[in-house]
Amino acid sequence: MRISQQAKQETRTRIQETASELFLSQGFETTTTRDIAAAAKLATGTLFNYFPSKETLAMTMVTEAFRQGIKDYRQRCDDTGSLVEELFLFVSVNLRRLRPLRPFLGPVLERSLSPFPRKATCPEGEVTRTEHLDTVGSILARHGFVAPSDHVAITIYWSLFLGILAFWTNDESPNQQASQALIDYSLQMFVQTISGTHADTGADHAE
Amino acid sequence: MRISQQAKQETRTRIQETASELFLSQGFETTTTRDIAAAAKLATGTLFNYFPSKETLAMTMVTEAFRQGIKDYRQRCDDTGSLVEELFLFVSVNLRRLRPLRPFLGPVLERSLSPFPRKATCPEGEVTRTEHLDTVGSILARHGFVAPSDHVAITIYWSLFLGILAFWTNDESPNQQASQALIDYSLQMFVQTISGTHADTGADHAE
DNA sequence: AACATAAAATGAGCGCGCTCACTTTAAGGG
DNA sequence: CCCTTAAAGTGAGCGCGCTCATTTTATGTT
Repeated sequence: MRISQQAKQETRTRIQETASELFLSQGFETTTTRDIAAAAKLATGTLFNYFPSKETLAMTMVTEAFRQGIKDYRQRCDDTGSLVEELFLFVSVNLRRLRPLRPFLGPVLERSLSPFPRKATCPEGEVTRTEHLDTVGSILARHGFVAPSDHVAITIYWSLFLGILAFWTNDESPNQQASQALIDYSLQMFVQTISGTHADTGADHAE
Repeated sequence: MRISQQAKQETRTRIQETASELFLSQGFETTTTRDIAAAAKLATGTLFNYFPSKETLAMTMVTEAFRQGIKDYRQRCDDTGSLVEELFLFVSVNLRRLRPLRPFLGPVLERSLSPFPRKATCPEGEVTRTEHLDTVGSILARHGFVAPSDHVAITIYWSLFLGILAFWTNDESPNQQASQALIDYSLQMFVQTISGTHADTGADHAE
C-alpha cells in the first residue's frame, strides 16, 4: 500500500515531466493528450486518472510556479520598500518563476486565469488567482490600505496583472524590458489611484 | 447570379439568427454547430461555407455590436465633456449594444478579445479590438494626447476594458450598478495617470 | 429542351479531449 | 501458496469542431 502510493506518485511526476517537455517543444494546443500518454508509456485513459483535464495538467505547473513566487517574495521582502516597490518585487519574482514555462503559457493562462466567468473548469486557476490576490491584499494592508475588502481595486489589479502577463508572454524585446516598462506604468497607476482620494467620482465602492 | 447572391445572403442571415437564438437560450459552449445547422435546416458542412468557425460566427454579432457602439458614440458625443466623461460615454454605449448578447458573451470575448497572443484564430476579434482602440485613440487625441502612439497606455486601457467587460457579463446587481462603479474607477484611474506627470517612473510616453 | 459549367450543399470522416466498462496488477489474509 | 479484493491501467468509444471529395442545384448558352 505504501509502496503503491509511492509508485503512483512517480507515475504522476513522470506524466508532468513528459507533458512539460512536450508543451515546451511543441506548444500547448499542438500537444495532444495521446502524445503525452504515449511518451509516458501509458494508455490515454490513465493520464486522466491523475489529472482531470489537459488544462489542469498544465495549470498544475503554473500553480506551483506561483506558489514559489509567493515564497520568493516572502523571503526577499525586507519590508523597507514603498508600496510600488513591493508590488513590483512581487510581480517580478512571479514572472521569474513563470519564465521556464513561458513558451506554452499563453493559452493556459488565458483559459484559466481569465476574469470571465467560467462554468466547470479546473479549480487550479481559481486557487492561483486567490492566493495571488491574497498576497497583494496583505501587501496593501501592510501599507495601510483596507483594500483587501475593496473588490473594485482588487478587480482592477487583476485586470492590470493579466494584461502584464499577456504582454510578457509575447515580449520579444531584449531582457523583456518592454514588459518592465508596462509593469512600472501599471503599478504606478494603480498605487497612485488607491492612494489618492478619488472622491469626485461619486462611486461608492464598498470598503 | 444576382438572385443567387441574394439567396446566399438570406441563408447567411438565417444561420446568424438561428445561432443567436440557440446561443442565447442554451449558451455558447453547449450549442453545437450540428444543432445550429439542423435548426437552420442545413447540413453541418454548409455552415462552414459561411463562417469559418463557430467562434467567428459568434464574433460576427459581437463585431457588429461594437461597430454600432462606435456609431452611437459619434452621434451622441457633443464634444463638450471632459476626457473621462467621453470615455465613460463610449464604454457605456458599447455595453448597451452588447447587452442583448450578454448571456453568451463570456466565452466568446475571452477567446477573441483576450490580449494573449493567438495563433490562427478568427480575425474578427483583432479587427474589433483595433477599431475600438482607434476610437479611444481619437478621443485621447481630441483632448490633447498623442497617446495613440503610446503603446503602454493603450495596452493598459485594453486590460482595464477587458476587466470591465468580464465583470459586466457576470454582474447581477440591479441595473449593473456595480459595473458602473468599476467603469468609473477604472477610467478615472486611467485618465488621472495619463494626465499627470508620472515622471519618476522613467517611462517617457509622449505628451 | 438539352447541355455545360460553376456555385452551393452535403455528410462521411478525422483528430481532438475525455469517459467508462472492463482487464490487469499487486497487496494482505488464510 | 492460493485466494480475495481493491487499486491501477486500459483502449474502444462518444461528441465535439471542422474538412473535403462528392453530389445537387442553379445559371447561361445553343
